[in-house]
Amino acid sequence: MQDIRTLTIKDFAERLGLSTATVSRAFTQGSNISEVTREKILSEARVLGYVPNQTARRLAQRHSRLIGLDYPGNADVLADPYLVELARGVQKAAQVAGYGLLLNTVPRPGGDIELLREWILGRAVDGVVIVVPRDFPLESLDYFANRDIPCILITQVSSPGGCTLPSVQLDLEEGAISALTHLLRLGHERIGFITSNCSDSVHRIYSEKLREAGFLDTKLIVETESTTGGGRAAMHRLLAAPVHPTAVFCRTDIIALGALRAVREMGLRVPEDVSIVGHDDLLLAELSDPALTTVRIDTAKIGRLATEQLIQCFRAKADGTAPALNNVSTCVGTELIVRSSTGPALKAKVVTHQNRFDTVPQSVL
Amino acid sequence: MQDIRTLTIKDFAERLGLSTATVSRAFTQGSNISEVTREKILSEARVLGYVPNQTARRLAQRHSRLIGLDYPGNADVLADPYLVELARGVQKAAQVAGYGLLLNTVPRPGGDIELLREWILGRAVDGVVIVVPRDFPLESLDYFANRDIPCILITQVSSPGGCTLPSVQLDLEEGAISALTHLLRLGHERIGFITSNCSDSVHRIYSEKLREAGFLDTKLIVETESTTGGGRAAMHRLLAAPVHPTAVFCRTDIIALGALRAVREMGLRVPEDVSIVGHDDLLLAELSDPALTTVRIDTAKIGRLATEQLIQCFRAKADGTAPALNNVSTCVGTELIVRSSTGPALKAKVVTHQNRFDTVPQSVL
DNA sequence: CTTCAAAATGTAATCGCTTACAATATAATT
DNA sequence: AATTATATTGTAAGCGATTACATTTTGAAG
Repeated sequence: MQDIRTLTIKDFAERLGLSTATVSRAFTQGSNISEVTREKILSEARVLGYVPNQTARRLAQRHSRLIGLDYPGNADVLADPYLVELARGVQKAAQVAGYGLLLNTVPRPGGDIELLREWILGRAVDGVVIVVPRDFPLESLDYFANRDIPCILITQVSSPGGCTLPSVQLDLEEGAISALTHLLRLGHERIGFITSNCSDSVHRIYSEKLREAGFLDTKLIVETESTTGGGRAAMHRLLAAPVHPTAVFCRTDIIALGALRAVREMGLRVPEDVSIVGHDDLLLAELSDPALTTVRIDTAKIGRLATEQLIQCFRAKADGTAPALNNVSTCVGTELIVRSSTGPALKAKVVTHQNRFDTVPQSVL
Repeated sequence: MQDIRTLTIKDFAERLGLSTATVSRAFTQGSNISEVTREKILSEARVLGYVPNQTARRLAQRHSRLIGLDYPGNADVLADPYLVELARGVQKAAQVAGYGLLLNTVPRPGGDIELLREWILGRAVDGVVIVVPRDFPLESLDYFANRDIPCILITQVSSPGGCTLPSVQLDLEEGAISALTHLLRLGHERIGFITSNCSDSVHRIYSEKLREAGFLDTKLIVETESTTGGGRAAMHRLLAAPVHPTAVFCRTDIIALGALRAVREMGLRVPEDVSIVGHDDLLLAELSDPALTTVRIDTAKIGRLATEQLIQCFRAKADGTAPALNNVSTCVGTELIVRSSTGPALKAKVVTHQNRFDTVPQSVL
């Protein structure tokens, strides 16, 4: 087969005995063109192998039909299950609306912001979803507010600083509150907390709830990195105490998995001896044994919402409607998923009746 | 802050009292321009906020610096851990070489091939990595051979049909052979096989190896879907037989996890009563308890190799060197990772000595 | 102080498509 | 059949860059 040279609209139009304008119109919805010629052009295009050059279209139409996803400070978006899930939501919403998804490109000498500049000021994409890491200085993004290219941020409610860009915010309170309430209702009094970062709203809720209940004991708080190894070590430390906690709330599922292993290593059972609650509801939470009670973040939904909002913004601009998207923010909450890693507190077991049901192995259900 | 209108190269050049050519040269490596003017232009660009329009550049330079990743038949690339891992490899290699990654865009009425047509013939990307599903008719891709836009396929060695595009092939034999050999050496004779699709090289190896050893028994082969539910049900069926297998090779880690749960439900232990081997080495294989012995596929590497080969192809074309990439294919193998879900066969336990070491809980190591 | 090559800059054509506007064909109306 | 409105097509000017080629500067050599 010969190497087929670029077939341009000019060549193609000539061969059909039509003008480039007519051919162009055949490829765009709702243009003034008779249905019969459109059909003819389209079918002829198939046989001759003509496809309009996307880049030229973008230039002429002044938009790329591309959405960028950027996570400043982390080039390897696809390595983090949370970000992948987010990206998935973005991709889906983008696809539905007819937009492609562009992932981080070349690392720029000027750092992360430089990529955004190139994307936004360079019009490489029609809009950008920016996932803001916990400690990112939001102010540095202000530069991009009110540009032609819309941005939307994904942040945590507790994020410090502020900026005038619209955002989808993740509110971790609800799920954390449910988790603690769940444990307290089960009769737990010594509830540990293994966290991966010093301060966020989950930590705050933990302290508040336990103080309210009168059980707060800072010795039960352990900080570690979010790995199974970290979780395991942290749990061992907790179990080494003379009176160990009967329940532990872990800041991430990964930590929870490590904790679970540590409990087993000490010859104890989950949830009979120690209840464990995770956070994030990764795929592995459901697959672990026992299946993890955990706080679910509907991550894909966040990505979807952000993208939908972004696209709505395009439409508004196309309609000439005022953007009016600044300072707007949507909030997404979390929810507790109860599975088999939590049960009544040890001492409660002897006295309550419900216990008999709560300890039926759930895996059989 | 005012909505900032597009600053084009013309406006920008005018404001500097220079020609557009000079400005353009400042932004491209190795052009004839004095270092002092380049510096001046670049710094002025920063303060005025000028960034060259990417789309226009692409059109003029006749390349997009974008690589596409397509998985015909599956719009939701990011939902499958295997594909994510692949995408990750592609993204990394692309990033190193200065290319961005474009994911599937709008579903086309004409089906999956239509997207490829638009990408390749429409020059939306400089090259495409195509992940070919198991039963995909490779012939349909022949259309894209020898075009201006290079493609590379990621396939399984056993894939049917053929096509003239270069590819990176995944060879599953090695790992499967090691897995079976491992089990046979541990003294297992009744080795089950839970598979998710009727015929591929893993299945073939299983049959061959067991026949060789004289232990082949088709009653020990169960087919199911690749979910934990499927694995669990399949394992229950296997365990229901009068004499159950002492080891089971699962076609995917997900199945293996389900199988593991089923074994526990029957009051048996892994690996003491039943050994389990998975396949794929997903993250959860390492995190499961006991950690899964499994066949590792270095998926990211496959993606990376494919991308590197693709990019090499761009360079060759730029240098005017003949492409000569057709029919070239690289092969990537698999390898067995031994963890704690496999141990000596039950009857062997009583007689061998090594057993004492093999059953030490690995989690303590 | 010329002279000439090399370096730096400018001019203008080009990349492949879209789209406002003009021109023509078709249909509807009287 | 003439007239007008409407649907279709053609013409040509962009879109915002790059780059071959022409021109001017610069600097070294004669």
